[in-house]
Amino acid sequence: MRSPQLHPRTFASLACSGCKLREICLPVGIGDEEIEPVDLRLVAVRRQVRRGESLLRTGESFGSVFAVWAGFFKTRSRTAEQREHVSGFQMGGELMGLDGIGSGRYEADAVALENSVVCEIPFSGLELLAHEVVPLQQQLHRMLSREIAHKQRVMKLLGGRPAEERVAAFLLDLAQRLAARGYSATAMVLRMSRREMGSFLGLTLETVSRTLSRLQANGLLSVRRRQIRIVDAAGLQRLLRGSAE
Amino acid sequence: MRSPQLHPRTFASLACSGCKLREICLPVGIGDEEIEPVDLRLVAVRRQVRRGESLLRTGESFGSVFAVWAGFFKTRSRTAEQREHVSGFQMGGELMGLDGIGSGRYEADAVALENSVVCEIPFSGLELLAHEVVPLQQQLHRMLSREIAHKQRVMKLLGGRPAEERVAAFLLDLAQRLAARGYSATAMVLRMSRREMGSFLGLTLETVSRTLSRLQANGLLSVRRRQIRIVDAAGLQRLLRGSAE
DNA sequence: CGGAGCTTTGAACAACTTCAATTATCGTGG
DNA sequence: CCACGATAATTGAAGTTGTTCAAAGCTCCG
Repeated sequence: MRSPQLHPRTFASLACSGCKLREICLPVGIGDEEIEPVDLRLVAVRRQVRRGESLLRTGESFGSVFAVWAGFFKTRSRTAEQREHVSGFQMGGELMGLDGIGSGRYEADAVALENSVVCEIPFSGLELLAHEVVPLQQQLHRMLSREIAHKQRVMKLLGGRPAEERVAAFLLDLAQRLAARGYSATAMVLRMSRREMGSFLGLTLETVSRTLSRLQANGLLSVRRRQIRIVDAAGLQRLLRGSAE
Repeated sequence: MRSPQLHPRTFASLACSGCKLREICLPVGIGDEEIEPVDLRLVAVRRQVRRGESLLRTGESFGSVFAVWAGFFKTRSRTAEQREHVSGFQMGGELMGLDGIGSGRYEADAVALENSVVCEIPFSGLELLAHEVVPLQQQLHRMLSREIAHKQRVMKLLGGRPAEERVAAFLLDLAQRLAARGYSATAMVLRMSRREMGSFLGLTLETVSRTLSRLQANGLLSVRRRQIRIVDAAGLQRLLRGSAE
């Protein structure tokens, strides 16, 4: 991989420098003068994952983290009774597998919710590269930290907020992440089922469905199966800012 | 800080090399031959925090992470209605403030639940040092990752496990962390109130109290206010492994 | 000894779950 | 192209778990 000319297609397709996600994913903050080693060594392979397929499996030995390049994933584990628990949803530029660094084993499955493409980033290589390219090290730390902060916010939500707030917060979070990637901040097509959404939010699928219906009845959303339109974003936000005001 | 001889007490007291937590905290994996720069540059100051005092405040500009050297902390934020939500409890060798790296602001308060001592680790210095001392970089990544994995497990707990399981899991987790630090794995004195425990677990203080009473009645625990003794660890574990078996 | 705060326990209530039935959607094959 | 079957979503009714409100007991500390 030293000479791109010898592997033109591979190089071109794996290069972070020209990637549409360069300002969202791991290369954030890396200038053009430092991007070359990243282009050459960060991504080992880019891989297709078809809808329904598992990219990662709980308990497997940790080796790489994966960046979503296109598509949409859920990460999930199983409860003692073999019921699924969804721990997160990932879209373009987000990393999967970070939970495996500490224990040496992945702590969740990563399942594609639509046909997707991921960039495989061998972690030992990433650490080496981060060692040489300081902005890469910093962005890695930021991404790890944001994952912690995000899960912390979700914990707060799960710890005793009513269903309506959970669903509202979830949709606003999703909309914001989509907007950061150039999609509409108001119209979206959910990639997950009501059950998956409920599992993530600590609710049953019936409660999710009822809650969406109620939010629609109140004029905050327009819901048509998985097609969601945010009609009154400020109103949703107000739900979170505390109905007690 | 270049010449330890000039600041003998400071140097001795701040040195990671002789710290009882060396095998739990950030210096895990650093050999004696590499520990010197860490001794000299990792910890800026060691600081007392009295019971009830805040070390970190939500929204403050991020600069340092803090390792608990002695004592016990809670991290918390406030809901829209100004109610407290506890996002975690930290003991010796655990880091606080990691949630601030990504956003540049701390995302939670850190409040001492007993008189405590922390090591302040300026983060830009840590990144520089991690750049030079590879095992430090690796341990930082492991600690960030474990924080993610831990919160992921808590999310799973909050997402629809009954109160009994939440409390059992909480006590087992606490016991295990205490045991790793040389304390008894069966007898402990809780540092947090029922309300704080409940806030963390997404339960009211009354439910926590009732649940502890029930676990005691079932012969799994002995509860005397904040003095908890784990009577039947295997039985508690069995609660988590699914009553559906 | 007194009082504040924490914990325990009881009883009524509410939110969400569970169980159940109906409807809508999508993919597939006749 | 339409019908069929499977899957997902919606909606209703009953049931549970945990919450809320309330009161009383216990500890610790001044």
